[in-house]
Amino acid sequence: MRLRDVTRSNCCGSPRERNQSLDPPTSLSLFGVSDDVLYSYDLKDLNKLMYSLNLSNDQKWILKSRRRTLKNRDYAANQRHRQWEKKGGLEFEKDQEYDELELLQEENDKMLNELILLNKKYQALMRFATERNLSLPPGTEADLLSLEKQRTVEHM
Amino acid sequence: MRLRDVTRSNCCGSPRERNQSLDPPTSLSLFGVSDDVLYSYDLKDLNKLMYSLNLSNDQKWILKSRRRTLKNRDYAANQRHRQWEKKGGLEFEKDQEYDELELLQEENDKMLNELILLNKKYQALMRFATERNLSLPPGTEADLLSLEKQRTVEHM
DNA sequence: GTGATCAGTCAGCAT
DNA sequence: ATGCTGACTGATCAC
Repeated sequence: MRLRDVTRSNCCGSPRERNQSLDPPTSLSLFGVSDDVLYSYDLKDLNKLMYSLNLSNDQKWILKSRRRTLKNRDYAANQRHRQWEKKGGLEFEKDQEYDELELLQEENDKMLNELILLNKKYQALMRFATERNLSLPPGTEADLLSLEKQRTVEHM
Repeated sequence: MRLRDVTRSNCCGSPRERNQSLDPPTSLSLFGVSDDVLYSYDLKDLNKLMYSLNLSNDQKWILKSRRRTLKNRDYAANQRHRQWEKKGGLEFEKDQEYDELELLQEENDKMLNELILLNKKYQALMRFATERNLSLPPGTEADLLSLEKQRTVEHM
């Protein structure tokens, strides 16, 4: 038989009065076993308890169902909480990455400016030297600056 | 009176056979009004229809509830879909920003290397010039390189 | 059996 | 009345 929440079997009769503060479903005590016990007891202990209470199989089955429902309630709550957390986490990381991105972009711009400036000065020196036909030290060839030149052309 | 899904009133009796493909709840026809009509008809038209069918107030009330339930079913589906989309969107944006970040970092490293190289060459020229007591053109002072120096010290 | 997840249902709020 | 959302439930899957 299928059970649609035994504890709320308000069918074929007047609806069970729900708590005014609806959301936390009323805690019950079925056949002398409270929800709290039902939820928290170890399965073995619960079985012992039910045995000691001389419950019928149907009653036991109902309690088991109720136990399952209580657990499910918590699972659902946990899941909702995790989803909420995850969402927040994602948004947080996104913001963080955005900040990082801005910082890096700033640094990038600064470096580009320095590069441009330095290149200018370097070019000035080179021009100065070549105009006077000065022999230059090794490693100071002008054609090593292709990359910078490209960028400076773009940005100036 | 509260109604816990009239259309599933399988209480006090054997459970209603559910479709094998359980999820889409069986479409019903109550008092000669199909779910489809119930869901899609304009309220005015629905009222007309119910009037023309000579339904009792209770029957009307049941149909109204069923209509509400059908709508709610869709609302929930929509909401879940939107949440799913939103989640995907967030993750997508995060990945995108991550890629951007990597690209920028790469560019950053490249520029730093260029700066270091250029600075080296520049310093070589300056040394060369000062060693020979050459007069330099304006704008080529060595002390303008503080920033680069700091970095190059860190990185070399 | 237990935990997680999905779709459906309802209460309650907002429009 | 309608749309939306949080909480709860049962079904179902994975372990």
